[in-house]
Amino acid sequence: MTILIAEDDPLTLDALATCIESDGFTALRAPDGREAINLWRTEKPDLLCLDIMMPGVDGYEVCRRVRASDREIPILFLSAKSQEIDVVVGLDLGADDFIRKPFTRSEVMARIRAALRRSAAKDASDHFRLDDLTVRPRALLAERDGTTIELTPREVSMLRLLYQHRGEPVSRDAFLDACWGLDYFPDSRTLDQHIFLLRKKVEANPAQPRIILTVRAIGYRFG
Amino acid sequence: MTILIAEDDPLTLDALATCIESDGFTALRAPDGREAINLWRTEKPDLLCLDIMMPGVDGYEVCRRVRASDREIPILFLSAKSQEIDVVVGLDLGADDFIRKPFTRSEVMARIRAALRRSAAKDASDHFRLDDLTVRPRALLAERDGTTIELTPREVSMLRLLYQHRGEPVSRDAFLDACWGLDYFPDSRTLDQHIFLLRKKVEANPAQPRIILTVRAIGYRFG
DNA sequence: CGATCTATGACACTCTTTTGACACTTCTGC
DNA sequence: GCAGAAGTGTCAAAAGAGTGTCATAGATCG
Repeated sequence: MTILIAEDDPLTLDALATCIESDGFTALRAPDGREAINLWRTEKPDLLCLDIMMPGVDGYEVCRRVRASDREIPILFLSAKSQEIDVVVGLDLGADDFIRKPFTRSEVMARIRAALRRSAAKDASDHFRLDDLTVRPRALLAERDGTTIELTPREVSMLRLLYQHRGEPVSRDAFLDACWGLDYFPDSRTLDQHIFLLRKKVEANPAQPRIILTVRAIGYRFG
Repeated sequence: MTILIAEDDPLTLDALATCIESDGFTALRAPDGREAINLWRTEKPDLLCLDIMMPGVDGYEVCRRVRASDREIPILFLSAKSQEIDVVVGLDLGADDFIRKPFTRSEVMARIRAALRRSAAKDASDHFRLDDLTVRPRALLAERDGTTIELTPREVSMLRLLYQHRGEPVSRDAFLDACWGLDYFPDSRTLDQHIFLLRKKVEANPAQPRIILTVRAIGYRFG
């Protein structure tokens, strides 16, 4: 389990990291918001602890950007005792919990564990549903009334992305970023082709998609 | 995030810009009101800091002109300690906050962050209503009693413009500037055609529009 | 290798946007 | 009031952008 901590005060950052590591987790240290986003992209941590007030990109902004492509990862906010946490804004951004400074070691660890437990409970189901299709990421399989469909890792990640953003469109860029990588820029119909093949696999009627809907000029959408 | 600063005193301008840049934002420097308006048009900053007393076009005037086509962008006013800020006038013009000189670095940044946060929170609502029509810009959809209507990006930006200026007419030029671009000059019935098609889509009864009302010799209006 | 997965270019197709023609309405000066 | 001007609504068709589909070639991994 890897936990990312973003905190501009080096002393607090180190204290938190030590605390987390001594409990058997891996700690990623980010001295500012920009670095937090970089580390999140490259290291894929399991949980984020964000200080709200940071120079440059602040905690809210980090949260916003992360949530743009990952709705599941637990995010905790830290705040100095003097500043009131804007819980409304935080919750709006999809925060999972708030920790006020000064905090005790046990309090922090308790909240981190709680958040991980909640997220594990979500993941533990180990499958998600898109319309009448059940996707089992671990097994690289999908099922529809008894019939099983084999999927490739990339196809699973495309379906997962659609599921995580159900109800809103996922841009073509978001697909490429999330399923191919940030440094990949195909110069042809790669994404369309994958959508095409995926539809043939998972749609009951590929000509009238119910799972992968096209949003012209944007990308694709489920639900 | 880009922040425009308009300030006629070069020392203060530079101090502010440095301060903002060292916090990770991009600063645009405008030595007077005219330049501020130009930069706002070309660079589309996320927030404006306007000195009130400036030679030529003053801060109030800049605010007035910007608000004529953008009601959302956060605008902060700066003022010298000797001059009393006319808060009433400022608020009337749609100012978001006032900062009195001399100001500390942390005060300025705190107020800027607060304003940005508020504006982000507004955007996060992610939908707006025009009469009985609910528009969801991100999804490129509108809804009226259960029926969903698909929209193009341009149609969404036209509806958004009408919403932002609800209660007052939006000139044809403002439409072209906001939805097409400042350098676009169609030589035909482009705008009318788009209005025509948009009415067919979003009006319950296109022959008697309730959302897109014509204001002859000016443009169109909602509410 | 050999099977599977992925990438690419060509082409067809659909939807959006622009344009010109014309009808209709409202305004203006007489 | 009336004629002409200016402004807007409507339609059809062309131009442009964005996607879907297919055939095929390359990459990857056991």
